[in-house]
Amino acid sequence: MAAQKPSIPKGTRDFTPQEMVRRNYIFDTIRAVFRRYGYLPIETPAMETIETLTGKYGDEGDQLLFKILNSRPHEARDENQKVKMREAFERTLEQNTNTPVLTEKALRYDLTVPFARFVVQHQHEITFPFRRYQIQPVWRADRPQKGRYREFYQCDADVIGSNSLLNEVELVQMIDDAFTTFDVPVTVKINNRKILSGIAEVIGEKERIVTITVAIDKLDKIGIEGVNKELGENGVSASAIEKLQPLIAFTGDYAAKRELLRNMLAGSEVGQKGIEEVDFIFAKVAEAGLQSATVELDITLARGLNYYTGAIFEVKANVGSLSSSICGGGRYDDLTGIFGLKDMSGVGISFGADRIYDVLNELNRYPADVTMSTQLLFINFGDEDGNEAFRTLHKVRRAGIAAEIYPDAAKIQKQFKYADARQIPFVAVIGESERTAGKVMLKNMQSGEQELVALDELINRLT
RNA sequence: GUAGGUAUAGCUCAGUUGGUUAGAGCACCAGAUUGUGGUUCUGGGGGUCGUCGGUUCGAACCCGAUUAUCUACCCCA
Repeated sequence: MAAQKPSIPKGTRDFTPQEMVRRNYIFDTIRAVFRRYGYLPIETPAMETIETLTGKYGDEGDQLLFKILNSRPHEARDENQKVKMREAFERTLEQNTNTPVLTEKALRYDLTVPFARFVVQHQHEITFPFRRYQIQPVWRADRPQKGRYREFYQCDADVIGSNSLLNEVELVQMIDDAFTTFDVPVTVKINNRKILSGIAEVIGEKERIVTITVAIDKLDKIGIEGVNKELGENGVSASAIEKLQPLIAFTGDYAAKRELLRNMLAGSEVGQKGIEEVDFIFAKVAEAGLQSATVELDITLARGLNYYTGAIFEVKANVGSLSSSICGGGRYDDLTGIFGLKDMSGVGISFGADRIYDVLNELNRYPADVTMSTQLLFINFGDEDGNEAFRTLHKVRRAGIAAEIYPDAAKIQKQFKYADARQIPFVAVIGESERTAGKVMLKNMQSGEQELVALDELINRLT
């Protein structure tokens, strides 16, 4: 029988040690930022009950849920149950339905909805306003392509139970902190759902807000003509499209854009509110100053419209070939309402660790010490020399130096080759002469120099 | 769901209008070098050319189907 060809599911990846140290650097950096801003860690299960997840991400999102088949279906004792399962299975083959008889769990699609569930379930243990961060994988049955995976990590920070726009300001600062550390210049695009509502209102197409925002969101890709065409095809009136033109065609700085909106949205209360909110965020961000990120008011930004009610954020790298967003977020006025806890406003952002990893890899922008692991390798000659090396290794580790011994008394070339391949910067040789002298031959692998030193001296040099 | 591209050694890829025994680089193993790695030299192991079928005297190459994978659209981190 031929050996089974090993493989992993579509859209998933293995990570080698070399990749993991880089990924950990990304997670550590983001986690440090979260902690610095007072966010607290939580974790939730990889799977949620299917009711928790369905209907939260729109029809599109429901399609992308990885559903988990109920365990041990063949063990259903009840004949009735088996009949139901068979029927449910037939129905599932015909159309995409959620059938608890077959599946009552699904893998989490994002971290926000599980967080909302968490807040409601633990509301009596939580001190509000609650700032939580969460760094865990999520799963989507999407078609994989560049920057898009079926299993990927999100790094979320959300504040719940506070309406203050200071939270939004801080989120922008956190984005700036993280990407400044990564040395990746980014643009933070900011919009506000209330502005979008105001626009829909003043052009007389209040009900078609989703159509309108989805269309103008594509402005970059399909141009003004394309946007107008799509609007018309979706039933937006010619006069409404006409009124929209100055906005779509607009070019200019923040002040000019703001003035245009102010005039245009004069008749819309919600629109004015949106402008005020954006003004506040821009003013505060400018006042504190950003290190490397640039912020931009982008009224074509409309992602996650299904649930965002206030600010909308999206972050793109200004360098590299990845055009999709590497971080996004916004405010939801009623994050937990669906689980029965009313009037809890939340705002948060999500760093796409895997896309940040792709960007950093392309730019090869990692600090030199990120890849450092073992500092010192002991050559193993076996017998009494090997024992002495092992004893010395123990002392070196106690001194806080990451060290290891080649476990087998293999040929010396092989052991040195190993040190080289592992990029271990120092090698210690203890043979008979060193052992009787009570010293260690310490070799610097980069310079090739070696020197007979006492243990104290060795520890001194490596710390 | 729609549209393209690709599939040859562990990895990255060559492979002429279809022609005899399918190649390179890297990686791996051994030796030159029995207490010294990176460079060099020599030798070695590895492939039903994704799978199935068709055309042909003859297919890695042409045709069809199928599977996998990548890219773009939709949507999204």
